[in-house]
Amino acid sequence: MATFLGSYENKVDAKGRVSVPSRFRIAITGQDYQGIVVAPSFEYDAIDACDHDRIVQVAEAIDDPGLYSDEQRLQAESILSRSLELPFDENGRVQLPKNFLAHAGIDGRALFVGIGPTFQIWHPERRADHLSKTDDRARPGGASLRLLPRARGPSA
Amino acid sequence: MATFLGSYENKVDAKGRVSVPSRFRIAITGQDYQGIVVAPSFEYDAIDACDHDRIVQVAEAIDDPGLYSDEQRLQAESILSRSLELPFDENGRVQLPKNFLAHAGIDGRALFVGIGPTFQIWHPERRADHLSKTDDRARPGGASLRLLPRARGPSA
DNA sequence: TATCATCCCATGATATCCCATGAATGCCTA
DNA sequence: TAGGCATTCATGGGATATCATGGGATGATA
Repeated sequence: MATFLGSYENKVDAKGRVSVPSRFRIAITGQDYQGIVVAPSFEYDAIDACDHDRIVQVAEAIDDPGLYSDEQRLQAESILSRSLELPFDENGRVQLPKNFLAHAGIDGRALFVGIGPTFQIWHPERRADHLSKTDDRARPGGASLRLLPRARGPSA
Repeated sequence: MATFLGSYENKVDAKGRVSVPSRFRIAITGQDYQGIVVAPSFEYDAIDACDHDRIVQVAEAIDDPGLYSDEQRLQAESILSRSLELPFDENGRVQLPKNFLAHAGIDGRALFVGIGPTFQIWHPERRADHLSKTDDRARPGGASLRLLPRARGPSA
């Protein structure tokens, strides 16, 4: 699965087209579907996004009776019904639908924020506001690479 | 098998015709039967729908003794008996029968809701009402791409 | 004969494709 | 290491195809 790192600001033109940062596109090369999958975020005025492989997992899980509880299935359905495949054009751009742009308050500029297995698309100023509110929560515990918990340990 | 993502609202004309969203039609291209299969939903005031290949799978599974429990087989038979094949016209529309429209309370506008291997057709406002009731159940666990339940993980 | 489904065509809006350009980046060579 | 060359990127605009939708004509049905 792809890993998305860093933040990049690109322009949104009159047609709703944005270049997906090349670093993000490179993270997706080799996958069957050349494009991304987006969904309006529940928590924020932003757009959630990920690679296609990730959505396929959810779609397949819907048919697996034992895998999900009713609530988990509701969650999966909620994700699928709000998600949208956006293929790259030959220049590596995607077209963001109007209602998605409206949800995130994006107009003219879009900030791509990599958060590992997924990324988000923000209105740059809204992202800054959001950060100013959460910075003090991210910092004190020691948000340094040095102090990261050891992921995927055998203890799980 | 086809995968249906996203929600699209289209108009239903006086003849009961609706355009199936092009994204959904594209998901079906290449299949033998160019059209969809619909059935009134048990749970909701909505129309269940899927591609023809999927219905064929259900039909074949009925004959497979080991595949379904008695209860599952009864359900499969119920689905098949209420299902209806709707071919695309040359513009990608289908004609929804009046009793189906009545069951879903659809009049003038139809909301296509993709949920992976199948999709549903709703009266837009009824869908909104339904969501407002279930969102709080879908949300807490994190119905976001970022917090997807880890499907098919090796840890399971 | 009246109703209804199917077929055919028309149209405006929108998305997609294609090409062009300048900036930025990386690479190679002297 | 500095300069110059070649790519890649992000961005813009125009041409073309597709989509959603409406309406009319034809043919079947009861």
